[in-house]
Amino acid sequence: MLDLKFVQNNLDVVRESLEKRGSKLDVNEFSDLDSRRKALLQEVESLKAERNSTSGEIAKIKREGGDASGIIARMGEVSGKIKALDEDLKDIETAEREWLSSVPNMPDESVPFGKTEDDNPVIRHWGEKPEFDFTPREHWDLAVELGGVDFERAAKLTGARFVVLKKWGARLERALTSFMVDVQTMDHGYTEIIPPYIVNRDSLFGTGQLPKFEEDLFKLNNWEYYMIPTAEVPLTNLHRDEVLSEDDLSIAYCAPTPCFRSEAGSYGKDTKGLIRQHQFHKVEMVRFAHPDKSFEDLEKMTGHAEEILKRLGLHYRVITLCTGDMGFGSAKTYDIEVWLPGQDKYREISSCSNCVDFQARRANIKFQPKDSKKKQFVHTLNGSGLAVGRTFVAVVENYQQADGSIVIPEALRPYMGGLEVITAD
RNA sequence: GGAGAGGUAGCGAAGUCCGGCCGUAACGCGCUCGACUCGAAAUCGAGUUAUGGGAAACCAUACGUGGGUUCGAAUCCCACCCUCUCCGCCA
Repeated sequence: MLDLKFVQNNLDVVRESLEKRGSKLDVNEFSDLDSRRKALLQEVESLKAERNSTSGEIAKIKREGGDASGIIARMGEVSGKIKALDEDLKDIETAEREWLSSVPNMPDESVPFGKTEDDNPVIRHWGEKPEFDFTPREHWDLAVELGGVDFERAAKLTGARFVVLKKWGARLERALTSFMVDVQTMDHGYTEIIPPYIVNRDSLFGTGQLPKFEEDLFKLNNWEYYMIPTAEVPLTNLHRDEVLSEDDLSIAYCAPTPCFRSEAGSYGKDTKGLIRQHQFHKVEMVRFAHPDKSFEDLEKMTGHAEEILKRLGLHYRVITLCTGDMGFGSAKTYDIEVWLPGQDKYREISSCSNCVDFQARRANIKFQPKDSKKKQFVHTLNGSGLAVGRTFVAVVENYQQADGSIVIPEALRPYMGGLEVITAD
């Protein structure tokens, strides 16, 4: 959420930022609401001031045994007015809050302007595309043939966009998860967390999934609870309504969790394979940073995600999302895209964002600066480190051999019980 | 699921039965500043919620959340949420 006062005082800046993002929201709608709110507020507050002082007088008269019925009757009218005005005010405030909470974050100045994903500039590469003396196959062929992945039975158990992993496939998923968590916690200083996989509405509001993106979520029947679409939600909300100490910043958490997404609106996309599933595993990183350090932290965190790919020897590139392609709460986002030879494409495997104070304001996460009395909002960051299912795909497609086997990257072998090659047996 | 207790500032806690200078919220702890001291401890003094409106004086709001009763609600009524204790059930 943007700061109310900032919006009031910088309507043009907000208008421009919305245009850059390609949003259709109208700032005039907000400024009209806000001036009506202020007028009403002043009226109702002065009536309340009158009521407060008069009820003191009534108490005094009654204590002295006098007759207050005249004043009481008059105050009855005042109270009626207050009630009516309060209701009007509440309606306006609700409308205003709805408007504000549906406004996306403002892109940082360093974010390139653009309309779609085609406008995202590539800022760096690592490694090279592997060369094959045969035509590399897609993972949904190869992994199924090797018996590690079973889409058909998953469809029986649940439906489309689910998968059963078995044998080496189950082990590889678990190995990747452990490897990622170990690197992030032991080498990069993240604190390991296992959060709830089901959260309430307040949490989803705090990170920005609600109220706008409800249709992307799985909701529990008869409960106001939702399956998490990403561990960003529970991790960021760990400190909701808290005041952190300045010395503790940056706080860095890392959690391996399943993620659940309805994928509404992506019906035709990636229907085959592991790329787009309703349930997938992800190792998520979340940081709570000092406002002066958050962009530094973003670079660091992106590096932490890249490190996983480097150690696995997977070629990737990093892009900056342009203004039109950024997520709702982000001020700046880097996507890491891994090379998938079977599909002959780069695919997103991590997304690292600095949300600055946008989520902190929604979730009320502050810190107490040492040199001032005034509490300030922290900056929150989140990034995948990495999406496990897509890393699975990358390993399978990049390390495939002409004979249909898959060589396990060295960094992963300790997690695979020393196994070096996955074969059909 | 059953029974009971509770939710008030950074923390603890009084106030709730019996509605009215009790929310800049008693009292205690913590924290900040000052005095004393070579320095510290101890002691003494002062200060210490947030948000909103207003140029300012000042005003309004908030006692878990949401309703209701009343001229007036921390206090009375209703619903819900959360925490703790005991019992039951369960991986």
